[in-house]
Order: sequence, then C-alpha cells, then structure tokens
Amino acid sequence: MGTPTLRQIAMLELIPRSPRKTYTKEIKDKLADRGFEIDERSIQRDLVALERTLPLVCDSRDKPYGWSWAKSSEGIQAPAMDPVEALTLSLAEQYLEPLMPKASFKRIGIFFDRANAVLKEQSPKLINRWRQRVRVLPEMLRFKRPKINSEVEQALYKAAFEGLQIKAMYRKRGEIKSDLRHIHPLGLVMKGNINYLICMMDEDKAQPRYLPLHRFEKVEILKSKAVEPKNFCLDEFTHQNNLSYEFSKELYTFKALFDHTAGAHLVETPLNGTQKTIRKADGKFLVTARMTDTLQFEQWLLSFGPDVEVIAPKKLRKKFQQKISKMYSIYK
Amino acid sequence: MGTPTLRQIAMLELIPRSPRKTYTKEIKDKLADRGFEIDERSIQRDLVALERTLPLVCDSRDKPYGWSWAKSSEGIQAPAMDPVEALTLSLAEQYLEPLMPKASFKRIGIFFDRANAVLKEQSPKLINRWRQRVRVLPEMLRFKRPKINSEVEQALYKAAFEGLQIKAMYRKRGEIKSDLRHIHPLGLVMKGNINYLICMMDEDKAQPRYLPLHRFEKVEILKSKAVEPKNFCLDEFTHQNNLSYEFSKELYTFKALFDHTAGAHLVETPLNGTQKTIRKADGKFLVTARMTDTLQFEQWLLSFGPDVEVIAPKKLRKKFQQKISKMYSIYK
DNA sequence: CAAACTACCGACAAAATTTGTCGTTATTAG
DNA sequence: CTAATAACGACAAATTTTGTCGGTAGTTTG
Repeated sequence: MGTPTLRQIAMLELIPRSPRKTYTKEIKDKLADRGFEIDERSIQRDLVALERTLPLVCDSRDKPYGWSWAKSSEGIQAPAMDPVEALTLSLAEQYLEPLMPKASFKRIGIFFDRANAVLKEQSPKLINRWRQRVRVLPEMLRFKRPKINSEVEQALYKAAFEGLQIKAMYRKRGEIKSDLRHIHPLGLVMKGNINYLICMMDEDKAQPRYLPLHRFEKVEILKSKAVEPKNFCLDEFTHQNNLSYEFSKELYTFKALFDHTAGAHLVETPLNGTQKTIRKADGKFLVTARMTDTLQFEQWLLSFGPDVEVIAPKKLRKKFQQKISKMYSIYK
Repeated sequence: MGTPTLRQIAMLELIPRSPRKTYTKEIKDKLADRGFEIDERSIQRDLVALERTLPLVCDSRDKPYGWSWAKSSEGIQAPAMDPVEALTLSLAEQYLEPLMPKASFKRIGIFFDRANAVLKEQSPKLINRWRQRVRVLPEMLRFKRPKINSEVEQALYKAAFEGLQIKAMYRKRGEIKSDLRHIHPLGLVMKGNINYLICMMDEDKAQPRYLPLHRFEKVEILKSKAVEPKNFCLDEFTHQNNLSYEFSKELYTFKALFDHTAGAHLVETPLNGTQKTIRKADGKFLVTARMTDTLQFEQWLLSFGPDVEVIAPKKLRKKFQQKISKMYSIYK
C-alpha cells in the first residue's frame, strides 16, 4: 500500500491511444512488473475516477472492458515542452511535410500539434511572426508525389517491419490492370518522392527486386514469415541496383575548373573533407577532391553547363566530351 | 480538497526541463488557474515526495528553490506510444538528421530517443531488423555542411524568433577577419545546407540582405526590438533575391522530348498537375507542362545531358543552344 | 438448462494519506 | 539589527485509499 499517484501515472502511461485498448488484467500485470502490487479492484476504481477528468474512453460493449485514450487527445506530457523545443519541432514539421510519406506524416501529427499548441499558449503573437518569418526552401525541384492509397502504404510498411508475407495486387509499369502477386518483403528504400519495397516474388530465384509502393493497389498481410535469401544486405542491394546511384565504390581524384560564382559556393560547402580549392587569377576556382563514382555527381556537374570544366579523371572528361557533342548535334 | 493525483500530474506538466526551473509560488498560481486550489505547503510536500521516484531535481542553492526535470530524463508520456508511431518517428529521424541544423536537431533528440526506446521495448528484435531494412537515400548530392558554432546558431534563431536586435561579429565572404555589426533580424531562410539570416544593418536603407549563419562568429542579443521596413514580406524578398531561384512568377508552356528512361520516370512523378506526356514511336516521351521560370528547372534539364531536347519555349531552347555551344567549345 | 465462470460493481471498515495551520529556523535584504 | 521570505517540522482532523466480500449480469460449458 502506498503511492497512488505514481501508480496511477504508471497506469496512464500503459494505456494506448484508441483504437487500441488495454484491460485491467493486463494493467495489473504490467504494473506488477514495475513494482506496483495492487489488486484489480483498485485499478478499476482508478480508471473510473480518472475517466471523469481525463480523455479516457472505456469500451464497455464486451466484457473485459477495453480502456484507451481518446482518439486525438493530447494525453499527458511532462516535462513541459520549452518554447525552443516547440519551435524546433515546428521547424522539423516544415522540413518533413514535403518529404515524408503522407500516411506516416499523419501518424505523428499529434507531436507537431502539441508543439504548436505550446507555442500558441506561450507566445501567441510570436508564433504568427515565426510562421511569417521562416522558410524552408526546396533545394531542388519538387515533383508531384505519386498517388498512393494510404491504407496500402501502411500495410506495406507493416509487412516490411514485421517481415510478413503479403498477397498484393501490383500494377506493372505502364500497365493499367494489376495482377495478384505473392510477395516476401525484405525492406524499404525511400528515395525522393518514391518509396520502394524491396522484395522477393515466388518466381524470383534469390534475386530480389524493388517495386515502387504506388503501383500496389491492394495488400493483404499473411501470417507466414517472409523468406529471405541468406546473407541479404540492403546496402549491397541498393548499390547493385543503382538505387544509390553508385557506379562503383571506388574513389577517384576529381579535378575541375569552376566559374567564380559556383566555385565560391563550393568553398563554403565543400563536396567533402578532401576538397581543395585554388583560386585562379581570372577568378575561377580549381577544385580537387576524392569522389565516388556516382551518376548523381555527373548530373550535378552537367547541370552547371558551361560554368564548369572537368579536367580529371580523363575518363570523366571524355564522357563529358561525348555527351556534349551529342547535345551539340541535337541542337545544331 | 480532493484529487491529489490529478493535481500532481498537472504539476508535473508545469515543471520544465533543466536548466530552466520553476518555483512553488509559480506552480501554485498556475495550478489555481487550472482549478486546483491548494496551499504552497502541499506543493512542497508533493515535490519532495515525487522527487524520490521521478527524475526531478531541486536547485536548493538559492532560496526560492528551483524545480526542474533532470536534463535528459524522459519524463512522463501518455498515452503509450504505439509501435507504428514510434516507427514513424524513427523514420522521421532518418529524414531529418542530414537536413536540419545540428543545434536544432539535438534539441528534439529526446523525442526520437523515446520512440527508439518504445521500439526496443516492444520488439527488440524487430527494431534491429528495421534498421537493417530501411534506408532513406539522398535524392541528390550531399555536400559538407558549413561549420557553425551551435551557440551562435541558437542565439541567431532566438533573435530571429523574438525579433530582437543583435550585435555580431560577421565575416564577409572570402575574408578571414570578422567585423562588429549591428543587425536587425527579420527572418530565416533555410536552403539545403545553408541557413540565412534575413536582416537589416544600420547602413542599409530599407533594403534587407541575407547572411549565411555560418559566417557569424559571435552574437550578442540586445534588448531592443528589431526595426523592420514596413510591408516587409519574406516571400517577396526571397523571390527578389533569387533565394528561391525564381526568375519570374510567370508561367510558360514547356515542351521537351525525353529519352525513354527519363520519360518513364516523369510519367510516375509528374512535374506538376499540368503535365501531359505522349509516348512517341521511338520510345521517347514528349512532355508538356506549365512551368515557372526557375534556375533550378534549367539546371535540372541540363543535368539530363543528351537525354532531353528542349523544344519550347523558344527562349529556353535558345538559351540551351548557347550554353551547349559554349560547353562544346570548352571541351573541343 | 443448470452449473461454472468471468468480470464488473457496491458496500464497508480499517488503515493510510493528505491537508491546512501554525510555529520555528535559516538566510537575505535594507 | 530588523523585517521579510521561504523552507520545514509537527499535529490533528478530514479525506482518501485499500483489501475484502458478496451480489449481479452475462457468457460459456457440459
């Protein structure tokens, strides 16, 4: 006998948000684990007492009553969120909103709601100001996000997380109709706007493939565990399938002449730690760095157009010459 | 007299995390606001009682004792985080880590810690699996982040948030020594790895400027409010200063011929809602869309090299021709 | 259809805790 | 030194908590 407050707090921490629920028995056991020996009757009484004030709901349709926190209630949060934390979360929200899978983002909306509530309470004027005064600008073009049914999305996440087989309707690229497939999920890769399910199909022999989530139309999670090829390694897979854009893991020494503006930018945000920059008399910058061979890097260089001249490695310079002649002939 | 538990929970929600603190008087008042009329003595007793079990700390060096939650304590969190929520947060962490200002990211680390704790507890095996099986791949090259002192960073945020003037040591681009400046912060813009303080200096006349945070070396926040030009609008400013890369707000009709691979990708993640795609006999795609005139879009097109041919608008095609001739002559 | 079970709930009295009050003590400020 | 502030100890009365037990309602089982 002893500490009602602590026990009740512990109890509240055990109750999930609706629609999940918990039961007195379960609570009793878990409380016992945490050192609170109490009989069920008291738990019942506590629940009823707290329900009067807190947004708890009791599902009394079936007999072991099911207890949960109301759907979108804020619950209890201690310590108090301090304004800087709240601000940071509100900033994080701006970063995440365009990036994250929509279904996921909604799941954690309550955190951002709470942060915004704190801001509003603590400094209702400032929050408005902040919204007007802070922008997270896209670093690159923002494409439209492929449409995806969020139930399907959630189901695929769940299957990938728990490593369960699925049956799914999947639509091949370019096709309109979807086929029923039996799939063993292995992992997820999220790249820009597109998320891929890495998986094996029945017909595959030890060679996994990656399927964009938005081509799934229906998913049913099965009971049986997904079968994985032995020694499966996700990083290796993404590398082999060019999901990570790496041509090879090998490093080469890159050397190029950058125009004044582009070069000055590179001085402040170097490619990596190995970068060295020399300022030439004509204002141009000679940049040297050890780089991995990736498609992205090539594209990035290409996007500078005439503001950069690749010097080394020879192979890359040659590739550029070829590409540019081709372009030249197109527009000629 | 009545409900010790609810009152104590409310009290715990009022206590901030160290190093901020609160005092019995303050607690009494705030509790009274929430309908708990209680005398200070009881609050003292409650605090001491709870301190024995919860990670509360009491700073008893000065006389109104200051109470707070221990620095990195998890505090109380109800409802229980469900595994999907936890998973989502852990995913959000992966998205945010490379994007967010480091100082900010640390501030909310506790949220991710909690999520990871939940995952570990609920499914210690699965969490490992998840870590091995999910990757957020960078959509673009990742540059090194400019170094910045996190105290300076925090101070600048704070000043921008609260709209207070600052005195700061600022280093001009390319220079080694920094000068003392008197600055009126107006806002923040975060673009990729670089964050800018939008501000006015004393010598400026109604024309704000943007300064990268990493060039600040020391910041002192002053008491006086920042003076803002009237009708200041951040979006307008970023637009005018090419921070948002927009050449103009006007739309044009864009038309180009994309190579098979690039085109197929565009079908699934369209540029925007206006995009129309026609598949040509040779496998190429003719893509049409209404676009705003941005540098980013041009660079993006350029990065395809010979895999795209710009057709309209004429102006853009001409620009491409020019750029490409220039490139051609460089590598010739 | 009755018996066995389960889970909720009301009642009760003993035990324990909470609460307001008041006086004492320690420290700080004027 | 005096006044003021805040913490703290003590105490009795008020209130709450707790385990137990028996009743009831609904469900399952033989």
